[in-house]
Amino acid sequence: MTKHRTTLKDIAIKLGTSTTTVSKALKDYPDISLATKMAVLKMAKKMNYEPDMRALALKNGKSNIIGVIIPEVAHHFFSNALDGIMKHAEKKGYKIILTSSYNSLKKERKQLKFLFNKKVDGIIVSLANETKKVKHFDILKKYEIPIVMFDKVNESFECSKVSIDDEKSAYVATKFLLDKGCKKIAHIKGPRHPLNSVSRFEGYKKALEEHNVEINPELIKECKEVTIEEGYNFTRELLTQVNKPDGIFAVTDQVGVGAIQAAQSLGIKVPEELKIIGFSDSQIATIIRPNLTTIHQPNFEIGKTAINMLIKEIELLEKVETADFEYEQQILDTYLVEREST
Amino acid sequence: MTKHRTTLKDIAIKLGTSTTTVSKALKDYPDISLATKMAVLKMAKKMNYEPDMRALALKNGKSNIIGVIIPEVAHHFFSNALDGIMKHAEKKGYKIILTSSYNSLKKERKQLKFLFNKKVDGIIVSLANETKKVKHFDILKKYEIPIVMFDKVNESFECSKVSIDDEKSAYVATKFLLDKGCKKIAHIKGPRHPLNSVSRFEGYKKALEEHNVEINPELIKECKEVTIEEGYNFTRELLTQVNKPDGIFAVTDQVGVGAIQAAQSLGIKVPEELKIIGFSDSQIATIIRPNLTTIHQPNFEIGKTAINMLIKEIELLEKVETADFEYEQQILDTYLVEREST
DNA sequence: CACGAAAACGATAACGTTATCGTTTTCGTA
DNA sequence: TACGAAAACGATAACGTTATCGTTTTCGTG
Repeated sequence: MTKHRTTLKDIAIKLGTSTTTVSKALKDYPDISLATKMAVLKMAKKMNYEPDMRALALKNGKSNIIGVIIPEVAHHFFSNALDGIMKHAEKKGYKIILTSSYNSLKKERKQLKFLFNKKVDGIIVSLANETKKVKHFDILKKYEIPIVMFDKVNESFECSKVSIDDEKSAYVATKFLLDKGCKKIAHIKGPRHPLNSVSRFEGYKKALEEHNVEINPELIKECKEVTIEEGYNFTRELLTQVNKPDGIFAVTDQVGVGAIQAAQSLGIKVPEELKIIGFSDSQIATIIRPNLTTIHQPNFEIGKTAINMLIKEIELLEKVETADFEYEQQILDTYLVEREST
Repeated sequence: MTKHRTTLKDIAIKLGTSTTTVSKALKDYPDISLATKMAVLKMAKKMNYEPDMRALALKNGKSNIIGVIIPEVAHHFFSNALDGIMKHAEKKGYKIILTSSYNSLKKERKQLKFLFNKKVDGIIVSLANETKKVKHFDILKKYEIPIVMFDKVNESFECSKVSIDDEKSAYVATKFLLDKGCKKIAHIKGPRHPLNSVSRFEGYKKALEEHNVEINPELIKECKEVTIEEGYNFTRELLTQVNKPDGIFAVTDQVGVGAIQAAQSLGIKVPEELKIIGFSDSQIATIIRPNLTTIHQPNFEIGKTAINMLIKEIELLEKVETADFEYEQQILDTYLVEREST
């Protein structure tokens, strides 16, 4: 049994007054005499009074807590986005209940339900890779709970969203290799879900088409886990087949690093014989030799933007009667960082 | 205004019964007839009833929420430890309110107070680098709120703790360099706080003393931020002075990677002319060439152990009257991973 | 001194839930 | 048919807080 914590009632009893008076005194209501106000304040301090936020949440219908669902915690992108979310939530007086879907749809549903029951003020989510249909989010609409999706978003669900333009960024990356003179550009793509890797694939194809380069299925590999190891293995496959690529666009830096290592293992020179470009601009891109050229993605900013949009929506909803809210869709800029691998 | 969510009362009114009956029916109490039980269940489903956890928390005095305070979110070690915390909290039905001290004592105090007011069931904390005195944690003892410290712990505060043996690990690392034949081993250490870097420094000194190697202040550098850049700069300093080291024990892998890059920039061969060992075994250690030998630290396990200890304490406290609790102090094992840099 | 306004304070209800105990209903048995 | 036990249900209070409104006290003014 945890020890009893001072309540308004305790103070009231000690002072021979009522809880109402104590509450008012602490909240600086005008109808409390200076004398009692002082007495209450003094006693509250003496007894270490701290308001019980559970009771407040129940009474006010607001908890100042935001639920977050991300696919993975120990992941470069998400921990940076989370950093952005937290720093800016903090600034506006909100806290975070962090949950993870571990990329499972079932878990995502469970976490969502929990956050709903917990009556958080709003929810930020980046969808699990498994998630295709999002009707489990409909309940949020029904009860007008603000939600913002970031990075792994769903196209059809109506809510505010923050992401980057994967297709355009991939287009830029591929075009960059073309401009550098690559003729046979391979793409090591991500799985068919989430949308991001599909969009990157689209960008890749678009760039090739625009330059009248035929898309060769032999030069396209599809990862399951998007790891260094997969990047390594697929690149070795690519480099040992008859139709060798002279450029590789990797769906992530992890895969890109694997690609560089594979090339090196076969004695193929990067960038002379093979140019490689990654995606994300994570720390490993700057550590591998040759350094990996990549697309810089504003991780922290994505989180920051998401939380700011959410809080804006929450606080608007508090004022307005019926929510006739215009959903925002922000696409943050990426840019190419040229390094040694190209 | 968010829309009204179904409560027990709503169901009761619809069914022409009382909230008590509805509550009992949902909780499978024995004194409810099958007929009403079915009716209630059906109506609850139809009306999408979900229990309000705020009310439950207030009533039961338990929220099933655990507060976490870490110095940084976007950090390899902490995001992995957090992963361990979350996965195992999940298993036992707890959720996490995540806060960050951003390594500031003031923020740490603020977060602690918030979590206290929020009446979380327990707290897991890794101290801010700034934190020396920990009397702000006394309030937790006073109200018997379980707390577990991990990684950056305080020696004198009485509570359960999880960490590694920094001194011993550093000793192993240094001894390894000695055994490899290094005569002049430099140490690029961390700041005087937290304790960890001090302990690593102690281990370094102990190993040297045991091998009758004099400790040379010229070979000791102190980081402020513990970054690749600092590692790089200090190593260049070390390698351009008259008394050059033939081995470097870096306080972290970041610093170790910087050291390797610095050696390469000066044309000094690693490991032939200079052996380098890091600490933590983060991903970058496997990407830098030559790969960085390092001390493996069980990040995920540390988080897992901390949460398990905390939950154990929480649930013990629920049963027992007075808490006569024996604090646990777990020291998790590290091991040396030999790679190319030595 | 009495009246009334202003100041100070408190009882109540409500947020949603459930434990406790009391009340009503049902039904088997004498 | 009546008694009483068992089954079924409900009123109340409580967790801690505060908005609302009602009550008491104070005090100035005529």
